[in-house]
Amino acid sequence: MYEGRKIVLIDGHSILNRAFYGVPPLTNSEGLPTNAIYGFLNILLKIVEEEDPQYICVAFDVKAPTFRHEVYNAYKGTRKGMPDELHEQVPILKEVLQAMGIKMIEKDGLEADDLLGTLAVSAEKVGMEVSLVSGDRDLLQIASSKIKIRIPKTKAGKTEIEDYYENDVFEKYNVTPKQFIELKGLMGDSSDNIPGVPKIGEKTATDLIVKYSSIQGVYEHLEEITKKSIKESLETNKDLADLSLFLATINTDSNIDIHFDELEVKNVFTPEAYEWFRRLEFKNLMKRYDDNSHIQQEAFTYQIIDSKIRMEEVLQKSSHAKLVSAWLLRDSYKSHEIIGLSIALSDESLYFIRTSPTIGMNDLITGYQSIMESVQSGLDTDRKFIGFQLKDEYRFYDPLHTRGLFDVQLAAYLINPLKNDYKIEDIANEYLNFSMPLLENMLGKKKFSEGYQDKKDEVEQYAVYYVQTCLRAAQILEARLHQDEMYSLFEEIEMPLTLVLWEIEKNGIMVRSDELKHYGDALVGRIQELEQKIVEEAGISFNINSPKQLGEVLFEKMAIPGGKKTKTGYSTGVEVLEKLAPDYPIAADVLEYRGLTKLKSTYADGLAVYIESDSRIHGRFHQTIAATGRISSTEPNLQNIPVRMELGRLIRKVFVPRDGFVFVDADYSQIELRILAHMSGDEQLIEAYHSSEDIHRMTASKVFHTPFDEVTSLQRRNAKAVNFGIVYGISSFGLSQDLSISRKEAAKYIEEYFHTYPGIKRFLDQCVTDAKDKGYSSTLFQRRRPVPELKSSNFMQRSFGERVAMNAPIQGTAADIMKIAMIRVDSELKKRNLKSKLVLQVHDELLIEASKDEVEEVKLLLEEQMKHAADLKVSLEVDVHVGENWYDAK
DNA sequence: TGCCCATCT
DNA sequence: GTGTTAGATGGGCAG
Repeated sequence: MYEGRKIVLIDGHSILNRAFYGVPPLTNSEGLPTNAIYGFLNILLKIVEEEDPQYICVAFDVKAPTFRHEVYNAYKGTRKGMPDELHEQVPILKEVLQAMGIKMIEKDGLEADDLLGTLAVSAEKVGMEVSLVSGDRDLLQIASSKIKIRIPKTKAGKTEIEDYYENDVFEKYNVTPKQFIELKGLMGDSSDNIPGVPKIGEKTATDLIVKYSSIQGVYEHLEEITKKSIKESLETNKDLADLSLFLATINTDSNIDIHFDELEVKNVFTPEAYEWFRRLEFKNLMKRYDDNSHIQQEAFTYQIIDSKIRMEEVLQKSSHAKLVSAWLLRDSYKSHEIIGLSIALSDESLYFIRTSPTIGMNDLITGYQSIMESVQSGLDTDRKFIGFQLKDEYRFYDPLHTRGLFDVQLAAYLINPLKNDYKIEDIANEYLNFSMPLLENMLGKKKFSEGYQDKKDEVEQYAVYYVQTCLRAAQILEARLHQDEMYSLFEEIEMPLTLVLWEIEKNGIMVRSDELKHYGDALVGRIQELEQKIVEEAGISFNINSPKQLGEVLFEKMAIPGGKKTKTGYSTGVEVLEKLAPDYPIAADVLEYRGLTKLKSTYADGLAVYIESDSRIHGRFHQTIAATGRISSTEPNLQNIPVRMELGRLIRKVFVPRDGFVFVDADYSQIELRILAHMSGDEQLIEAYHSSEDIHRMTASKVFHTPFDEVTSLQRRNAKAVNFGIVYGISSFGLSQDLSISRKEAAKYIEEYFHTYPGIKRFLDQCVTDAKDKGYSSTLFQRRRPVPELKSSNFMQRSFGERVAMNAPIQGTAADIMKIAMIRVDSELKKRNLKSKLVLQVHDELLIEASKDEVEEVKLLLEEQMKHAADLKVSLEVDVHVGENWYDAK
C-alpha cells in the first residue's frame, strides 16, 4: 500500500542550525528571535512544494546521552553548544510544526540520525521514495537508489539544495555510501569529536578505501602499504579505527515504535499554523495561504448606506460619537477618485457609504470633512478622530491644528520604530491579533477602483475593516503611549508635525526644467568621452556600470594588483579605486565616470520626471521610516541632493523660488555635538562651547595640548573627524581609515579625546548600560529606540548594538529638536499671515521660500525658533543664508 | 530580489 | 580574535 508513495524525513536540529546561521537575525515584536524558525520553514515548504509527499517526519536529538556516549565518553554528537537565541527557538518551532500537522519524533539514547536512518530504510523496504533532509553529510551513508539525501544551503536568504542518490555520492567522493562510514572511521570527525587514525586525512583515507573498499580490507592488506608512517599509525591504532567506525555508523534498525500512517500529512497550511505565522510575523508565509478562508471571522456586520437621507443620519450619529474613524476609500494617496466612505463609531456601528444616484463623490468628501470638523470644533474635547497616515488625508480636510486627531500609524511607529511596514494590516495583526483579508487574495494586482465592479462586497468589507481596526487599535495604542511615557512626544511633536509635512508636500519646490535639461546634456558629452577613454585603456569594450565586469577587466584582463574582497567578485568601490588612481589613469576615469552617470541618472533625469504641471516637485516626506526619528524623503529624495562636489552642487541652481520670492536657508551648526555636550553634561565640552566659536579648533587644542592659536589645520581636521566619529561610536580602525593614519595613532586620539572630555566617555558607557538594562535607548524627548542586538551572542551584532545605543539618543534628539522647530516655524508663519512657506527639511536644515518683502522677518523668525526649540546647556546656533536659488542660499 | 555603488546629514 | 561609523533613497546589474 505504500508502493510509490513519498516520505520526507527531516533532521530537525541540523536544519535548524543551518537556518540559524544562514538567515540574518530577526526578532518579532515580542523580542523573540525567529530567524532559525523562518529559515527552517522556508526549507521545509520548499521541499514540500517540490515533492508533494504523503508523509513527513521531523526527528530531533535529545539531550540525554546516547548509546555512543556509553562507549565513548568524549563523544559530542547530539546537541552541540547552541547559542541562546537559537535555543529559544526550538520549542517554538516544535509548536509550529505541530500546528502544521507534522509529526515529530525523538527518543532517549538515540540521535536523530539513527531515527532517520531507521525510518528511511524501513520506508524503502515497503517501496516508498525517501527524501532525507539534513545539513549533515554523515547521512550520505544511507543514500541508495530510493533514498535521496538532500542537503540545503542557506545563504543570504536563498536556499539551494544539493541532492545525493547513491551514485551521486560515488561521483563526488569516489566511494559508495557504505564506504563513506569507513572513510570516517579512518579520518574521524572533529565536529563530533570522533578521533581519527593519526596521520590519515581525507586524501589518504579516500585512497585507502578506494583501493581496499573497507577498513577491514585495509588491515588485511597492511603489508602492501608503502608509506611507512601511515602503516605504523594504522598498526598501532586499529582499536581507534574500529571505535570510530562504530561511532560513525548510523543505526538503521533502531527500535522505534511508529507506524507510517501516523506520519501522514494533508495540508500543512492549517489555520492553526497561520496563527503562528502571524504571531511570529512571517508575512511571506501568511501570503502563501491562497484564499482568505483560514481567517476566523468574528460576527461582523456593517450597514451599507446608499441614500442621502441615511447618510445624513449616519453623519448625525457620528457627530456625537466619542470616537470616530472614517476613511475615504481610493486607489492611492494622490487619487481624487473616491470609491466610498467607511465609518466606524464602535464595533456595533460600522458603515460603508456608497456612491449612488443621490450620493456623489463630493458628498462623500463633504461628509468626511463634516466629521473631522465636528470633532475639532466641538465643545467636547474628549472626542477623537482616528485616522491612519493622516498626513495623506489632509488634502480632503486641511485642519488648522491637530487637536482631537489621532494617527494610528504614527502611534505604532513610536511604540516600535524598527518595523519595515506600518500598513493597516500589520497593525491589525500586531495589536488586535486579527488578520485582515489580504488585498492580493482579493484583487490580485488590481486597484480598488478596478476590482470594485466584481468584488464589491469584499472591497467594501475591507474599507470597513480598515476603520474598525483604526478604532480598536487607537485605544490600545493610546494606552501604550502613556505607559511608555511617549504620549506628549506623540501629541505635541509627532501629531502636529503631520501638518507641517503636509504643508511642505503641498507647497513643493520649483524646479527649472529647462536648466535641468541643459545640465543633463552637458554631462552627456563628458560621459561619452570617458566611456571611450576607459574602453581604450582597458583594450576591451564592456559595461562600466557593471561592478562585476569592471572588476574582471581591472583585476584579470589588465591584471592590476589590489583585487579581491566581496562575496560576488572584486571590490570596485571608491576606497579601492582611489588607491589605484595615482598609478592607473583608468581608475581615476572610472571614478569620474561613476560620479557623472550618478548625476545624470539620479539627478538630471531622475528629478525631471517628478516636475508637475505647476513646475514644482511635490516630494513625499515620511515620518515612520527612520528608527531614530528622522524624517525621510522619497519620490524624489530631496535630502540627498549633491553639495560636496562643485559639479554636483550646481544642480542646486535649478531649485528656485517663485517670482517675487527668494530662498532663506537655515541650518543648525553641529547640532549633534551640542546635544552630546548637553546630554553628557561634560563640563569641558560645555566650557569649550561657551568660550569658542570654533569647536573643532578648541578640541584640537585640548586633545593635542597645543595653544588655541597654534593649532594647525591638520590638527583641526583630525579633531573634527574625532568629534564626528564619537557621535557614531567609531572604532580606532574606522578613525584610522578616515584620517589615513595608523590604527595606533587613531587609538591614541580617541583615548586623548576621552581623557579631555571624561564626561563623554561616562555618558556613552551609560547609554550602553541603560539600553542593555531597559532594552531601548531614549532621547531627551522620550523617543525610544529598541536595541535588541545588545542581547546577541554574536560579537558583530552586539558591537553594532552598542554603537546604536550611543548614536540613537543623539541623532534622535536632534530629530526631535528639528521637529519642534519645524512646528513652531510653520505655525509662526501662518499666525503672522506671511506668504513665505516652508519647502524643504534636510535633517538639520530648513528651506523657506520667502516673499521678498518678508525676508528680514523670516530670517529672524527662523533663527529665533530654531535656536530656542530646545533649552540646552549650550546654545543652539543657526546659520542663515539668502539666495536666488538653493545653490546660492547655502 | 539582492548586491554594489552613488548621494545626503 | 572576530570586523571594525549612525541614519537614509535610488539607479543599474545579474540571476
